[in-house]
Amino acid sequence: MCPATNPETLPRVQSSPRKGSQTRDRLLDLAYDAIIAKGFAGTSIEELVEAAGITKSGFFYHFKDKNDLARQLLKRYLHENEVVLDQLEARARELSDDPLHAFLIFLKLYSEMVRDVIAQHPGCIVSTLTYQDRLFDDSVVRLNREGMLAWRARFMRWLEEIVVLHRPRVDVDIRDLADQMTVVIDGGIIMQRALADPELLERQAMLHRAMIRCLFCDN
Amino acid sequence: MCPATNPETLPRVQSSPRKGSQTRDRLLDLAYDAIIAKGFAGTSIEELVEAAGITKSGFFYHFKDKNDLARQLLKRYLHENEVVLDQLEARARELSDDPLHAFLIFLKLYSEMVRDVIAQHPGCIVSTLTYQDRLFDDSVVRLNREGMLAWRARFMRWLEEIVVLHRPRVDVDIRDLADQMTVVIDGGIIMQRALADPELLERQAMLHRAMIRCLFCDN
DNA sequence: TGTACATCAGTGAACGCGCGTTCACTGATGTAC
DNA sequence: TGTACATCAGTGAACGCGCGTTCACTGATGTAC
Repeated sequence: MCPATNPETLPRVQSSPRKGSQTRDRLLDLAYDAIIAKGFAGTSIEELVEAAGITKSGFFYHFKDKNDLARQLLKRYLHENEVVLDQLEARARELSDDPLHAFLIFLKLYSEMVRDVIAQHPGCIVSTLTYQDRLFDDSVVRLNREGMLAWRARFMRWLEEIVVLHRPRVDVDIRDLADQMTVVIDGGIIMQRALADPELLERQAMLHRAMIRCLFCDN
Repeated sequence: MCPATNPETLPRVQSSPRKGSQTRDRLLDLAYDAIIAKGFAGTSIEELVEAAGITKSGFFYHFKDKNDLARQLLKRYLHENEVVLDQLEARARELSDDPLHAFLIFLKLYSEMVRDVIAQHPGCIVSTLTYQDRLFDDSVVRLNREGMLAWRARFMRWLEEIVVLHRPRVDVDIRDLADQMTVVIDGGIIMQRALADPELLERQAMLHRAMIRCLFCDN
């Protein structure tokens, strides 16, 4: 799970170049950072529109209500994240035909990307929203679950290719191993932030990679 | 990091048997669950005192302000958790003289306890507060960090004993390995909750244990 | 090319409610002599 | 054992502010004929 994109360095997935959708995206950007810093209930519509330079009623042109803000935020994030992961996976697969080695390359690329994104936005909306799910309606909770399941599916597919060619040193469940990727990133983000240690997350990601290698590699 | 105690099954660390401190503990219990469900800003003093059966001014007899609630909540949690971990560590050490095997026993005991506690309180205040740290003053943020560092210190000490006797199969940093424990629990809690899968966390904890065994065991 | 209409992207004022906090007070229990 | 005082664990009323939401409106841009 976690960092979608760095909006400055990665091209935004654009819906339409209308004026209004620029404002909407700006509101979502502001909401992202505020919610990660203070939680959903701790973030007011007032502060968002002030920072965006519009009035409160302008907000309600773009979002049905505050819940809709969470829904749209999550939707945009999940979509962008999928795109980014597709790109990283494609690059990794190019660099090796062996699925295990491609996966190890991917883990390295991913850990570098996560490091950069988290440096700017120290959190993950999926985690934040999960930790406040009683505030949201079903559609948000369902989106959240689907996002998590997409991660699981991606890594499970890959790991299944790997185990065909490489026997794991000990018996592990492939689904659990796939989930561990998400778990390590989400947990790493929390610990990095609590300790204010900007390197912790990348170190955890690389440790996880070392464990995967230890599990599968023959030497 | 994470689950302190199940108040029903584990003896409460009691400060004084006064009437007021019972009310205070009850408020903290209610706050714990509410904050984990809806976040700190999403939890109102009003709902807590209503559930506790006192008036709002009664709350301010026990807590200087809302920030003080977070501080006291965190303090109580960290203390209780330390006590519980001490007990589990002692039991595990009794069952084996080898620090590695004791550690593996501990991981099993811990994963069972975490499973039970999280089933009742599906979250960890340290994680929640970390994810909303802009809402709190320095004393809370510092407490949070000290809690995380206590975990790190405990597991590092133990792992250092282990590496004296058992050579790890691959090169890993002991501090990172110690942190991974916390990372897996905190991340596992999030994913378990997002997927509404009551077994995920325990499976992740046991997978982590399997990886540790794979790293150190000779066979 | 001009006109009529529709949609877009908002504005401005007002709403009522709930929030955290304060303050003067009170009745029950504990302690000193 | 009785009295005086202190502390404990609250109550009740009031406060002002900020919150999410609604509603009638408007000027700029786009589209059809």
